[in-house]
Parts: sequence; C-alpha cells; structure tokens
Amino acid sequence: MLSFYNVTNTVASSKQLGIRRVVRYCLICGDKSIGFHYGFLSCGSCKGFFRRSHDNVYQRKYKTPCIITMENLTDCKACRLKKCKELGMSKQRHSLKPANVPIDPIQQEKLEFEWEVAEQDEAEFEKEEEERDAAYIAVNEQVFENAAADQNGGDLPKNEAEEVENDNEGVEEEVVCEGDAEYIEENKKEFDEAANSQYGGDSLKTEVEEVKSDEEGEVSIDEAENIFF
Amino acid sequence: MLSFYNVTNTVASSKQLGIRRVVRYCLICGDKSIGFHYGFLSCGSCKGFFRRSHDNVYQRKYKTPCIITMENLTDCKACRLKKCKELGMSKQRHSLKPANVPIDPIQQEKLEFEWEVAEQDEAEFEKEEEERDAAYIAVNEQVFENAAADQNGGDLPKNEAEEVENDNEGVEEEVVCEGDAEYIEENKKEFDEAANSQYGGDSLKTEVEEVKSDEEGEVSIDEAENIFF
DNA sequence: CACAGGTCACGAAGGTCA
DNA sequence: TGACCTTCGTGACCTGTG
Repeated sequence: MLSFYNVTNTVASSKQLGIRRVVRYCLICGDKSIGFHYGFLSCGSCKGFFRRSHDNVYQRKYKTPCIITMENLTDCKACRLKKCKELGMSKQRHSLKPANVPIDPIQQEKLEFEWEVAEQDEAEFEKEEEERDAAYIAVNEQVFENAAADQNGGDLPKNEAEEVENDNEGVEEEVVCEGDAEYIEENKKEFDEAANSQYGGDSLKTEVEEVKSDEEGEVSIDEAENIFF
Repeated sequence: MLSFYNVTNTVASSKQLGIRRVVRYCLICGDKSIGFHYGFLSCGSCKGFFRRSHDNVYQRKYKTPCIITMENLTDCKACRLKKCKELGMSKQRHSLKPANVPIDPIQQEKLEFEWEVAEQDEAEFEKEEEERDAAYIAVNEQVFENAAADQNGGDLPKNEAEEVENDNEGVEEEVVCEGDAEYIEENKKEFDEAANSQYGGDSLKTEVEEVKSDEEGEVSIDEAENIFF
C-alpha cells in the first residue's frame, strides 16, 4: 500500500539516498515511471522514445514550445526530445548523477494532483488495499477469535518495504546534446580535478538533490544537498 | 546508532590491531565494508565485482578516467576494475600488510557524515512506518472488530486498546577505539604529501612507495602500477 | 568466525513487432 | 509508438571451508 511518498528527481538510488520506499513518476511526461533509464527517472514510453531518437533532429511542430504532458506526448517530437535532453537524459555520463534540473515546484504540484486523481480512480490501488485488509484479517483471524474468547492478544502486520535500486550500464556512444552543455561544463571541472588529484580525486563533489513529498496531497519539498567525496 | 567510526586501511584484522570492533569502509567505492576480500578492505559489491571480473578486459567508457564512488560504481567497469587492481586487490594470497593507499581524512569525515545521516533517515523512516501502521490499525480497528464479530457471530469488547509494539531491529553498536585520531592525523600528512607530489605535474607519474610484503615467501602481489591518471 | 565462491532475484538496455 | 521480450551485470544472500 502506498501511503508515503518519497519522490526523487535524482538518479541516485533510493538506497543511496537513504530512502526505502519510492513512488516514482516519469519526470518527462508525468506517467508512472518504470525505473531509471538513460540516467533519468522515466516511463516506458519515454525510455523507448529516447532510445530510438536521441540522435535525431526534429523540427518543432508549433511556433511555441510545447509543454509535454501525458496527453500530448507524441505530438511534437522536437519538444519531447528537447525536454528529455534538458532534464538530463543522456547516453553519456549519467551515472548516478543528479538531474541537472530540479523539479519545478509548480509542475511538481500539478503532477502530485494528477497522481492523486489518478490514484483515486485506480482500481489497482483499491485492490491492493483490499488485499491488504484481507491479508491482515486472515493473519489475525486467530487473534480475533482468541480475543472473542479470551479478550486477549494482538498482532501487528508489518508493511513490506519496497527497495528500489538502479544500475547504470555502460554505453559506448557519445552523444552531444545541446541541453547538456551545462552538464558537460560542470563535469569538465570534475575531470580536471580528477586529472590533478592524487588517487581518484577525493575532491570530487557530487550533489544530490532530493525531493520528498508527503502523503495526502500535502506536498512538502525540501532540497537536501549532500556532498560526497 | 553509530557515533564513531574506527577505520583501518590495513589488511590487518581488527584483532591484530587490538581493536575489538571496527567500522570500515570499502576503499574502492567508500561504501561500508564487509571485511577483507582478495586482500583488500571492500564492500560486498566490490567483492562480487572483483570475483566476477578480475580476469576480464574492459574498455573505458569515457575519455577521462572515472573517479569511482558509490554512485558511479557500476558506470565504467574498466575504471572500477583498474582501481581494484591498483589498490592491490588480488586473487593471490595476500599478506597482512597495509594497503598501499592511505585513508584520506577528508573523505573519511564525509563518509562518516553520510552514514550518520543515512542512519538517521532510516531510523526516522522506521518510526514513521510504525506510526503509519499504528494509525492504520487504529483506523481499521472497528473494521476488524466487525469482521471478527461477523465471523464469531458475537460481540466483542470495544475498550481494549491494543498497543503497538515496537520491535526494534538490532542496532549495531560500534566500539570506540581511541588512537584513531592519531591514526588519521598521521595519515593526513602522508596523504597531503602524496597529493602535493602529484599536483601540477604530469599526471602519469609512478610512485615507488609500493608496499610489498610477503608472507611465507609465496606471495607476489602483482605489480601494482600506481598510475594515477 | 572470516573469507571464498556459488546462486539468484532484480533492474537497465536494447531488440522486436503489432 | 509503446508494450513485451531477452540478455546480462549487479549485489544480497547463502553455503563451504579452514
């Protein structure tokens, strides 16, 4: 049962962030994410789209840039790809690095709302809950019977904790994307440091931005910046 | 809760060092170490990685050598394996001698901080989880009671408020070992020297301070070419 | 008790096809 | 286009061994 939301826009695994349960959505379109792909939290569609077309050059369909949502996802490829790249999706060095664009709070809020609505409609959610109730009752059946007889006892269920982890696999290709200019620039400094530092460059800084949000539509976004070595 | 970390970068066991208990970190990636593997203080992941792939030949993923951290651990296998080997990991019989790379006190400090934060987060999360369970049970108590009543066809006492048990997971208690400050201080100099010696010059300098030692004459650590990028 | 090595579930990548 | 599939590396867990 999802009762607690930890949302991260970083590529760091939940484990590394000390988060044990993560509700994730695609940061491109807002759909449910299926994991980290090309360094970014994304859904299956966006994963596939980026895999196919990260090299392509598209022309914008409209004069104004599109705002990518689940609905207009396939409308303008140029804007979709642009968003992918801007948010940090890359075949390049994307290993557990933070996305270079933090979640837009407005977008975040909107997504939260959408999700809330979606979840209300979601039969699966209810089913899970029912199952949990059923399981709980089943487990405690004996206890209740005893209680009825005895007025004693009590047992507690434990929530299962979902662990989410991610790996990044090696890809040889190097893709230069315009949206990555900043990202590359940022890394350049690190590379230089690496070259100059003693072993493994202990001065390397990695920033992790973490966005946590709480239950019941109540969104509290905090950003934490952890510095690793 | 871990409040203090005893760290050793040697291959000597805690017993041999006169330390009762040691909190150690993997010298490859900085994760928590689970012991000495293949002659080197390492975490489970790096242990597994070296076991699987010590014979493999990898191509670097990027033009510049990677800096191996917990986060990019799986990104570039070549650099990971290279670091393993450079630091002295070997399938050959290893001796109880110091690893050839001293601990960086700064890195150490940061890792300690990270661990502490991670553990605090975890404790917090567990507390929240318990609270949620409690709340869930409280909310559903009536449901369960009704369910039980239905099953039993009888009345149930309503006043029994069942308390939530806290089963605290075993928390690792770590033993403090004094003399660590000295140890770190000691290494600090060494480390700084090393860092300074590398700085500014050609990065392909080989250090000759190889620590080689052999036990019963049958050890030959593979020439750890200390090539630091 | 600590380490070596085997096993396996899991997640990411890339291919295929309706 | 996106769902589905296969492949493979990863790391947690387990067992064997000295």
